Amino acid sequence: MHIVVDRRPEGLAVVDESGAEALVPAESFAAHVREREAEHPRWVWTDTAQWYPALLRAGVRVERCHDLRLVDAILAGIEGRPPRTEWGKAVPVRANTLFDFDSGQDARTAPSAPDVFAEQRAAIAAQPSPGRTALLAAAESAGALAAAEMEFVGLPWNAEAHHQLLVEALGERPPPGRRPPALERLAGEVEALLDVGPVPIDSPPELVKSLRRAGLDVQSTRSWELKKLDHPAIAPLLQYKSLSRLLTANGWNWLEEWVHDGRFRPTFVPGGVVTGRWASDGGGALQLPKQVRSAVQADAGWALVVADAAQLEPRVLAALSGDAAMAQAGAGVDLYAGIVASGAVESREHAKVGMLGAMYGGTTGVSAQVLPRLARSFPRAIGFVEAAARAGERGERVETRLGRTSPRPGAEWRERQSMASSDGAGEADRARARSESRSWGRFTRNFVVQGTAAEWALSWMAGVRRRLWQPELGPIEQQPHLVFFLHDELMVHAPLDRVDEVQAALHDAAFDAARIVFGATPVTFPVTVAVVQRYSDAK
DNA sequence: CGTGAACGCGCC
DNA sequence: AGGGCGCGTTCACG
Repeated sequence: MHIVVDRRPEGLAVVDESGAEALVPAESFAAHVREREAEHPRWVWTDTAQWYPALLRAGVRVERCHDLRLVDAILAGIEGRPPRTEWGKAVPVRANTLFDFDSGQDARTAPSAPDVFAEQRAAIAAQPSPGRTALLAAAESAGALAAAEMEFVGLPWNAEAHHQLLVEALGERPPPGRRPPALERLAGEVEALLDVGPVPIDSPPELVKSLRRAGLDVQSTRSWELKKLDHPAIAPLLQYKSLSRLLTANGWNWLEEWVHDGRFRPTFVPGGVVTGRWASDGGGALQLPKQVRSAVQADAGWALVVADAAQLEPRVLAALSGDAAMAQAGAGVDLYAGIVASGAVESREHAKVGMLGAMYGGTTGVSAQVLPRLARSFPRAIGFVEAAARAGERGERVETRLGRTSPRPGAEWRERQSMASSDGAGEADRARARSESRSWGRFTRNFVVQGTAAEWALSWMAGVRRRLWQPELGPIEQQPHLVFFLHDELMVHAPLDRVDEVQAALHDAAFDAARIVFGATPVTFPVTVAVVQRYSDAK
C-alpha cells in the first residue's frame, strides 16, 4: 500500500492508492503518519532527507518509503537524461556539456508527487528486469530512511577520551595559530637532521626543495615516496605528517564543531557516489581515521555491535560472474585463503593484491604478475571485469546487478576518441586518447563491482534495520539501532541484554541480502561481528 | 582580496 | 602508472 505525500499551495496532502486525498495541517502531520503507519504503507515523498527528520524528532518512525528524488536519479541514469531539479536541492549543472536542459523550472511548474510516482512506476515496469529495478528503488529508499535515523541518533562519541588521545599524541592544545608541542619538536628535529636551513614543513613544494637541497631525490612529499628514502630526517617527517593530519582533520577544532552531547552527527548522503555508494557531507564521517576510533564508545549498559562483510567485493564479483571456482574459494570466512588453497597463487597477500588489481585495473607490480594465474583459475570472474573494462574503453555504459548504470563519458572524451581514430591524428593525440580510454575502462571495470557491492550493502542494512525495530520498545534511541555505515560495515548501538539478537540480525540479513541481489547463488557472504565498548576494539 | 585547482591523505 | 570519495591546506590566478 502506498501513501503519497504532496506539498500543495493549500497545504500538505496525503493521497492513498484509491486516489482519496486528505489535507493534513502541517502541525498534525507527524500524528497522521504515526496513526497510518499501522497500515504498513510505503510512504512516497520527494525527499526523505527533507521529510523524515521532523518525523523522527516527533518520535515517529517509518518502516518503508519511496524516495522520488533518489529513484529519479537512478531512472535518469538509466534513461540518459539529467535528473529533475524541481525539488529544491541544487543539482550541479555543467554549463558546457551537450545535453543540458534549461534548469529554470520551479516548484510551481513541477508535476505533483502522485504524478511523478505514477511515471516512475511506469518507467520501472518498462525496464527489462522490472523486479530488479524495483528492488533497487526500495533498497535506495530504505537506505535514505536509515541515513536519517543515524543522523538523528548520532554516533556515540566520548569527547573526553578524544581530548585525552589528542593530548597524548600532540601535547596540550596550543593557542590558535600555534603548533602543539609534539609538532613543534618534530619540525625542529626534521630541520636539524636535514641541516639545510629553515624547512617550511607545511608547504609541500617548499619541502620538496629542502629535501632536494639535502641530497634526497624526491618528486613530491607523498608519504609512500618518502618511505623509500634512507635518511634520518624521514622518520620524524613522516610522524610529523601523521600527527599534523590528526590535528587538522580530527583535532580539537573538529571535536568542537562535530561532537555535541556525546554524539557525532555527520550528514550521510545516500546515493551520493555515482556507483551508488553513500557519500558524507561534513565531518568526514566516512573517513574516520583509526587513530580516533577509540573515542567511539557505547553508552553505559550498552555495547557497539560492529559487523564487517568479509571480502565483500571479490565475493560480489564471484556472484556477478557466476564463477563457481571462486564461489568455492569463498566457501570459508576467508576468500583469499581459499584462493591460495585452490593453488592459484602462493600467498594470501598475492591473492588479495591480485584480486584488488583485477577489480581496480592495476597494471603494475605484484598485482599484474599474479593476474594471469588468477585468470587461469577463475576465468569467468576475471573475464567479467575485463569485459566491463573493454566496454568502458569503447565509451559504452555498464550496469550493476540491479541495473544502476554508469554515466556516459563526457563530450570532450568522446571527441578526443574520434579525433584520435581519424586519419590526420598525431601520435600524441592517439597516445592521450588511448590513456583516457584505458582510464575510463578502469572506472567501468570497478563500477560494476563497487556498485553491486553497494546494492548488497544497502540490502543488508535494510534487513538489519527491519529486524532491529520493535514498536513496543519505544523510540528508536531506546532500542537497538544503527549508528554507522561504512560501505561494507555496519555498527549497531544496543543494550547489553539485546546483543545476541542483534548479532543474529546482522548474520541473517547478510544471508538474505545475497538472495535479494543475486537470487540463487553458491557464493556466501559471511560477516564478522564484534561486540565491543569501543570501536577501536573491533577487528 | 576571494575563488578554485592541486596536493596529500584519511577511509572503503 | 589503481577504482570511489571528503576535507584541510597551500598556491596560482583573476
